Amino acid sequence: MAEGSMRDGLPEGLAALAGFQLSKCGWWLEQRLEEELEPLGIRVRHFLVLAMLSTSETLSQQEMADYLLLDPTLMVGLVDDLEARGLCERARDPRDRRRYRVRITEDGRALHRRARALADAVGADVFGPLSDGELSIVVRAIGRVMEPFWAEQAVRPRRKR
Amino acid sequence: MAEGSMRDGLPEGLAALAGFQLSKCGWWLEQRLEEELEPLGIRVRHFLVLAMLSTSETLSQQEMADYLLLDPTLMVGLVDDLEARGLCERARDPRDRRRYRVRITEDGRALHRRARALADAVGADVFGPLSDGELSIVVRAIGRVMEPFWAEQAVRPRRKR
DNA sequence: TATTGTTATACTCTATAACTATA
DNA sequence: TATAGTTATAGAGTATAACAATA
Repeated sequence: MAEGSMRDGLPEGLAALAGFQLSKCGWWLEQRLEEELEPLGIRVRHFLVLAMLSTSETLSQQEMADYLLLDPTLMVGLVDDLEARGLCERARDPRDRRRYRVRITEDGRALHRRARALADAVGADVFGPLSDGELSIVVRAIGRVMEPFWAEQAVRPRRKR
Repeated sequence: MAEGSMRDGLPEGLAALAGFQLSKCGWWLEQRLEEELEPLGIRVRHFLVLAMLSTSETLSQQEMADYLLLDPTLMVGLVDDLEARGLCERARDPRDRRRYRVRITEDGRALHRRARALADAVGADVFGPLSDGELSIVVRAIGRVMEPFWAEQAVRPRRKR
């Protein structure tokens, strides 16, 4: 085995890039959750849809696609999946019959609670090295950092992904 | 226009998911940098390769693929791109002639400096809402959180991406 | 004329398999 | 027999374009 092939840390040039670390951290969280959700038969994006629906009376597919920064055409199959398992329901909006009013079902709420518990567990694991105080600062900081992003998304509805 | 279509914030169920916010934050940083680097004719991954090479004498393509969590086959084209522009050089490792010793050139260093300045500018912009103290805490916290991740990557060389 | 949702299709990106040359 | 690098190809994932229904 060639010497120097043992990985004992990132090259300084990479480790110093905060953006790189943060990007990979987000990716790691997502991958970990993806694995945890597999036994539930859903993917992270299904969970995110359920999370949205769990705190909204109803949402249109377009709205959900906007929030998740997903192409609206992907939303079709996503809601199809959930509806086929009885986790949400589509009903035409009587005030604008082009839209659906997508609503979560009781089964959907139950599955969302289980998925949320898994997401919390992943978070607790990944952020385990941090003290409560640090974690709280990080979470609030990220939330504040992202405010302009969400605001900008609102102004330009059709952005590249 | 239907009422309620103006986006004035994320649904509570999404906003409360720290992992979602952090994931999107990483994605945002990457996209922003991708746009900034376009005039330089490179993508984020080229920049990351240059960043690695800038603090290492030489690296093999395999090593770089491991660090970046990219499939080794993708590294071929990446190094091809950089070499074609004279930003790095390939030389066979005399101690193991299967490997390349990839080394950054002076032109490569110059381009890396420019790209690094753009990356710093994106970071300053995105993290602008944070105080210096908060930013410092966040950066160090993420670094600590990622330590086990990089360690795990070292133990299991061939992971799913 | 514009928008929601839908389908089919094209495109991009990544991983897989097979190969070479070295070890 | 295993590994670094390469190539070609298949597969997954995504966006694009065209359509129907409604506004």
